[in-house]
Amino acid sequence: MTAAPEAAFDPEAFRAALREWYRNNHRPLPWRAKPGLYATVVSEFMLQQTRVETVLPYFERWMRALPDFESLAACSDERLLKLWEGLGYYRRAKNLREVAREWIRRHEPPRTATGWREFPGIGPYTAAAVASIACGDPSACVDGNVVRVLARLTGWAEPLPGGGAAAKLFQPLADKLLDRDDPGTHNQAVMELGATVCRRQKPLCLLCPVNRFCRARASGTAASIPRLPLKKTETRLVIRIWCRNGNRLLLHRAQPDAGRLANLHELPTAEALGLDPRKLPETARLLIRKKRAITRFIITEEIHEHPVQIDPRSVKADAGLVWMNVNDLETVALSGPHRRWVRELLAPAKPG
DNA sequence: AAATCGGGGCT
DNA sequence: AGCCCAGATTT
Repeated sequence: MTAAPEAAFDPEAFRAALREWYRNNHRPLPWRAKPGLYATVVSEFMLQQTRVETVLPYFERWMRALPDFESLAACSDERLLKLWEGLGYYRRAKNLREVAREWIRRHEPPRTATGWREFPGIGPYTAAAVASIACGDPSACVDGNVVRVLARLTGWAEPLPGGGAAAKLFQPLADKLLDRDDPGTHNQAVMELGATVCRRQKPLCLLCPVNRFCRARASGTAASIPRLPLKKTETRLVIRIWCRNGNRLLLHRAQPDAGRLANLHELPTAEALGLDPRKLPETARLLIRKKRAITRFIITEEIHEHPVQIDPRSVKADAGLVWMNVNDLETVALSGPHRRWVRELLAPAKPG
């Protein structure tokens, strides 16, 4: 049993230095420009396990299309998914809409982290973030950035537990350091520090406004803290079929209750078409081979042209297989990689 | 505690 | 190829 991480410095001195640095150095992010409850909730959902740079264009487009809780609550499945297309973790979009509906349903929306915690898709981090930023609730949020910053500040050289255990470990310290006069700004400042200065690789300790409080900085161990549990990777090969009949393209749509990619379209796997992926006919020409990483899987996907013409009427829609008009492809949601590959395969060959 | 959910960017 | 990212939920 190891002692809990503790700060060997004056919390108010830390807060003041961090506050001043943030005031002068924070990035002008769109959800900070015109802060409000709705913008805060939307941005925090998009930012779950997703980088700021990735979220930026999605956020701006989303706010133009669905500017408030009311328009989001009334949004159709199709439009919802289309706006989220390529962002990943698609359950977030449905949860976000459910938050909007619940927010409207309630007579008095919550103003504390504990209250927000009851909404779907809102865990410990997002509850604290929304409540502190939009409602001024004094709750400290602990995300990956905060864990890294606090681990280095305290010189936490031991391996960290996985999952939410690391956040739980540092929650008491985060609570102690929180600026209760402006918790939203303080929370964003710690995360901003982690994202831009106290980075995972190549931390910029020389530029850090709180380096005088940092044990890792003092011992020169910042780059090797925190120690995170290793993740095992696994490689896979997936054979997919390019099946085009005139201006129709065969796609597979995941079931609405599917665990992943619910309602999203992808190119069908060989199995989905009743083909043995190891025994494709010689005439099944390999069109492209792509590699992608999904969580712990490294997946090689091969797209083969189907050897024979398939009668559109012979494929049942209830199996999730759908014939899409290639001119209507932009109206449906595909997974990010498949969106790109389909465009690539439909593009006319380059001249020369 | 571990697995799962997607994807992109960087080393 | 590995690692991480403004995590949450299920098993």
